Amino acid sequence: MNACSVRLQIFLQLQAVNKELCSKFESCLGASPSRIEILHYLLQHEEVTQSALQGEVNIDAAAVTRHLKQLEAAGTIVRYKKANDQRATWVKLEEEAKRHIQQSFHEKSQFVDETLAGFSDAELEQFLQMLSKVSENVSLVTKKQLGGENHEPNV
Amino acid sequence: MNACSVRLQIFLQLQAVNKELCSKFESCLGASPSRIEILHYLLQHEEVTQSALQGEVNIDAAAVTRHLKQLEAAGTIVRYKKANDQRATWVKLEEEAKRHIQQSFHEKSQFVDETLAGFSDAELEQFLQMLSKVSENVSLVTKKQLGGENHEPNV
DNA sequence: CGTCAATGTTTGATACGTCAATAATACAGT
DNA sequence: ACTGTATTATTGACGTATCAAACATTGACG
Repeated sequence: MNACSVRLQIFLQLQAVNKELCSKFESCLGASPSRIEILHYLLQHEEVTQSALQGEVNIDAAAVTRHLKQLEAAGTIVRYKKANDQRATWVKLEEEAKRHIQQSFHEKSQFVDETLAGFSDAELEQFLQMLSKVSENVSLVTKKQLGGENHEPNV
Repeated sequence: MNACSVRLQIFLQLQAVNKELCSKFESCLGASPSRIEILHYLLQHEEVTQSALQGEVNIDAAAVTRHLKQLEAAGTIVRYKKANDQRATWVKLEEEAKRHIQQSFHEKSQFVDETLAGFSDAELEQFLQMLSKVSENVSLVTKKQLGGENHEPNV
C-alpha cells in the first residue's frame, strides 16, 4: 500500500480485472475468451489459414491447433488443405454453427456492455487509448531488453 | 472491426495487454506475476496464514499451496503451525530471501514504470479508477446472473 | 536431382490455474 | 464426551497456455 504506489496498483489491478473478466465471461457464456476470439475472427473472415489466425488472436500456434481440433471434432468448423500448398491448413466455420454463433454473439455483447457500464463514450475512447499505450510500452520494454543481471529461479 | 465497436475492442485489448504484460514480465523478471504478488505481499506482512494470503492475491487456494510448497523447497519461505490452531499454516519469508527480494523489487518497479511511461499522474489515477470500475461492474454481472439460456459446449 | 533453408502444423514436456473431493482440526450444542 | 458443522490445507483430475522439438511440404540453388 506504499512505495511503487499507483503504478504498481495499476499493474495488480490489471491482472485482477482480467482474471475476473475471464472467469465471469466463461461462466456466463460457456466458452473461454480465447475460443471466442477465434470464433469472432472466423465469423468475420470466412476462410483463413491457421497461421494467419494465430497471428491475429494472440495465442501460441500449439494452442490454436488444439482449439481447432476440438472445434472440428464438435462440428463447429471444417479444416482442409489446398492443392497449391499442402502445408497450410485452412479453417472455415460450418454454416450451421455460423448462425448459431451470431446469435450467441448478441448475448456476448450484452456481457461486454455491462462490464463497461457507466463509462461515457469519451471515457471509453480514452480507456482504449490507455490500454493501447501500455501495450506499446510493453513491446518497447522487450526491445530494450531491460538489463537482465539477476535471473535466479525463485526470486 | 465493426459492431460492438469500442467496447469489444476494449475487451480484447484488455486481454491482449494482460497477456503481453505477463509474458514480458516473466521473461524480464524470472518469476510469474502470481508468484511476485505472493512475494510482494509477504514482503509487507512478515507473517501470514495461507488463507489470508489467498484472500489477498486473487488465486485459488490450491494454487497458493503449490506455489508455497515450491517456495519452501527453494528455501525462500518457511511454513509452520501455531499452537492455538493446528489447521492454519503460517508463512514467512526467510531473512536472506527477504533482502534478495527487496533488491529484485527495485528492478520490478522499473519494469512497471516503463510499461506506464508517458502517463501523467492524473492519467494514472484515472486509469486505476477505470480498472476498478470495471472490476466492480464485473462482480455486479455475476450477481445479476445474466440470463443463461444458451449453454452448449462449443459456441 | 539432392540438399538446404523456410514455412506451417503438430506433438510432448511442463507450468499454472480451476474445481471437487478429502483430511485434519476446531468448536458449539446437546 | 459425542456429534455435526465450519475452517484450513492438500490432493487429484482436468483444461489450457507456453516452449522446444519433430515433421511434412515447399522452393531455391548448385
